[in-house]
Amino acid sequence: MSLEHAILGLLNYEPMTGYELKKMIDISINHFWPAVQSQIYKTLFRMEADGWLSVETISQETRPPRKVYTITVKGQNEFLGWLETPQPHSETRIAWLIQLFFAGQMTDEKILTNLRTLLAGYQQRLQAFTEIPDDNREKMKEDDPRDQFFWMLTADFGVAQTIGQVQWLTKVIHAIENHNYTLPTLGDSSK
Amino acid sequence: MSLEHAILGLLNYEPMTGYELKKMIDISINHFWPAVQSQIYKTLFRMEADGWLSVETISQETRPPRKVYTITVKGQNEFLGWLETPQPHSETRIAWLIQLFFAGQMTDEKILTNLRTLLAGYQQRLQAFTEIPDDNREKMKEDDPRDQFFWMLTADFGVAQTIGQVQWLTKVIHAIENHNYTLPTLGDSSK
DNA sequence: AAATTCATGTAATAAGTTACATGATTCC
DNA sequence: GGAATCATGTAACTTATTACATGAATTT
Repeated sequence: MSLEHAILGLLNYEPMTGYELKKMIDISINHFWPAVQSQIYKTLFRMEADGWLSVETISQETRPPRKVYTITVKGQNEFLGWLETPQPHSETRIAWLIQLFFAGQMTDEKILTNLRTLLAGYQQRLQAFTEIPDDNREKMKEDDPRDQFFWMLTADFGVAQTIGQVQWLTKVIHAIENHNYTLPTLGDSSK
Repeated sequence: MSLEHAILGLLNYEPMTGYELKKMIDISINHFWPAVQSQIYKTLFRMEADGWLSVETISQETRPPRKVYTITVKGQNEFLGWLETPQPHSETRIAWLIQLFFAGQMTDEKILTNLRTLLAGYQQRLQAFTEIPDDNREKMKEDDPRDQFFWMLTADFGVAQTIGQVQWLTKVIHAIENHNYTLPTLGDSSK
């Protein structure tokens, strides 16, 4: 499971609580591996039981005790082993492609409306990518530049992928608008 | 749930058994919504209980009885309603991007090995896309050309996306080979 | 002789989502 | 006064995967 290894990777930088991990995940791997809070807590529990993490519970006066998780040697070995193991091609589930597959049963107007809504969503996503909050950048400055390079690469992948999707949708919308139902030539990457 | 609606869409063409649906899914929506056999049978059971499908069991001498599923009017209404409902942007989980995120902890050699393995996988996928079996094409000829257009569009999306991934990986591999750790400029789509 | 096709299913497990619950503090 | 932050968790549910089971007929 990948969330486990993502958590190991983050805790390998520094010990953290589940709450802090959630925030870290939201600003780091979120766009290619999102995780909700309950999933993180459940996973931490299991990882501790597996001996990949150790916990230190720090009581507080007013708030619930902070449970600070630290990666163990066993966890580090697990992480480094996983890190070097080639992952299979990611299987992507894209619900709107199912709709497009069956779009023959819709009117052009309706298809265009939906595709435009989709395009707007991807364009918004693109903007979100390019607008990385300043305080994130501030935090990163202190970190290892080699690490930073790879962090930026993952963001760059998201940008490149989203640009591709925007371009593809734009092309398809134009084709339908012009009633040009020419079958696309597979493998033709030119817009 | 999208598998349900994909099944409704396929049964809207013609009644089928679970076994036949599995084969149809493998050659149609598989690359953006794969489904294993057990999942299909379970889902069919639920859909029939919900009144979206009706079943006719046809006994056979030597083999288990064929359970032919037919979409009901209720199922058609459900399908058409879903078809027009904009789906949210698809959340993609890409495990190898987690590895890339943490790649700062690996040697360049190891990173390159893994990226090359990944690239080979995507190139193979690309070839699989362009080599659509002839008997699939044969079957399609009888079908509505408007339907065919949208079917080909979904394949074209897969091709376009995979080409993008191949190009991106190639770019990154070259950058690392040349020890060019320049932070990518976000939003720069030129190779 | 071995593998594939046809055709159904079940059981166990894993991974993820949604929603609820608590409760003080601090910021707007 | 209301929202957000800190900080934990549970419960119910959904979706998907892996592996097993049966058994004749046909193809390689």
